[in-house]
Amino acid sequence: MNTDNKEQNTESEILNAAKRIFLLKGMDGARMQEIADEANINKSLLHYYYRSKQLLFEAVFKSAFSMLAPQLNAVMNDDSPLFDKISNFTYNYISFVAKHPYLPNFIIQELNRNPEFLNNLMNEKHFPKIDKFKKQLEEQIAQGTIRTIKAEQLFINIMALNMFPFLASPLIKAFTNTNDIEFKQLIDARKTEVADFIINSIKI
Amino acid sequence: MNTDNKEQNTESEILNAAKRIFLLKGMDGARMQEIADEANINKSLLHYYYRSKQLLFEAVFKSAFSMLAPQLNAVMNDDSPLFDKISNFTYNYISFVAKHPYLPNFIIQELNRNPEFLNNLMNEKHFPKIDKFKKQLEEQIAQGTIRTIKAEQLFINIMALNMFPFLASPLIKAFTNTNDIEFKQLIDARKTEVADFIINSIKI
DNA sequence: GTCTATAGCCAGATAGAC
DNA sequence: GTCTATCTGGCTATAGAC
Repeated sequence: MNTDNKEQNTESEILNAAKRIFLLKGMDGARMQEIADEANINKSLLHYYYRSKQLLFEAVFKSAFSMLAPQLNAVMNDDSPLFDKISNFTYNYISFVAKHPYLPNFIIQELNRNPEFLNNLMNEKHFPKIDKFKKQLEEQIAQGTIRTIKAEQLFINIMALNMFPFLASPLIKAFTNTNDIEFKQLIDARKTEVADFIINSIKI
Repeated sequence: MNTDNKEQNTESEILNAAKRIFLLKGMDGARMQEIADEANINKSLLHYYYRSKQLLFEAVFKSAFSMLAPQLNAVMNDDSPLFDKISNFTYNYISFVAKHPYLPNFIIQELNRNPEFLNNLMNEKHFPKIDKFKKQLEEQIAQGTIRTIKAEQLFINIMALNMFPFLASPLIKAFTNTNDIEFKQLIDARKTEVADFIINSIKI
């Protein structure tokens, strides 16, 4: 139906526009007028579809988080060998985030202001949990194929090495004295180098 | 003089209060009234001393950055052997940030919204530059004491492993299923483990 | 469903008394 | 230097016509 399509179009137009603005400026920095302009519609339509700025923001946050969570879940829960897992995750994650550079920063920023957001999400099925990864790691340590390291620490290190460059890009560019193109090349090289760095560190 | 002391007291009271609020809520989220309350003074005094919210914020940012920069400068510019440098930096940095947990996130967040802030700071003498670190690293690689790695990548890795846990603590706590006390213990262990992780990876 | 107009509030900034 | 009172603009949200 025409009406149904129009509804869906406008509603998802709004969500997409809101994503672009909220990811760029955050909850506090974003303006409803800006989102309306971005979606080429009237400001009052935002309230018609989403009632309030807060609810629109929550829809955006949930959508953004559901893009990121499966990526992280890949480290935790799949059955490939440890080193393959690290290599694949690194390659896939950096490729993914290079296309959505504001995503990790947005998630982390808004979680710092509002950690309770996680309460709703933690019970969902795609929410990453460390147990399986921990078991796999402990088995390999027992077999003597890798050094002793706590699963939590290794997981933090994997996340850190992959996510940090996107969080701190202005700082990194300034300190390493690289322009946008050189920085992009650094990131690109990390698709394989990060995994090498990690594996070198834990293999015996 | 009495008057001078009072001036200095009020002015630095304001700056300290502003730091606490801005670090917690960021430029967009902070309210001048909140800062005035935090400093136990009247709102109009903020304008008397700092003219505008923007100028007060810039004073806070500059002060915060000047606390962090010397820490990072330690990796880049001093004369100790590479492995010592990495160990010392890791220990010192994590100890330092554990006392100022909002500092790195504040800097990174506001730089993402406003990368031009770095333009003013880059010419100051304490601003970290990579050249010396790069030279040291290349010498060691030529001598065959460490693996081949670009200085930029190693520097990013050192920053990432040290800073990330403070940036993403809500996410890490949720994924690794740790409470505040357990998380503090993880961080504490990293004062030495992070350096081991890095050195293991690059030593031959 | 979509628009215009406006209510109502809150924040940053200033005027002016003391 | 410090206060109270107030201006002014901008923002979220709603009322109501079409």
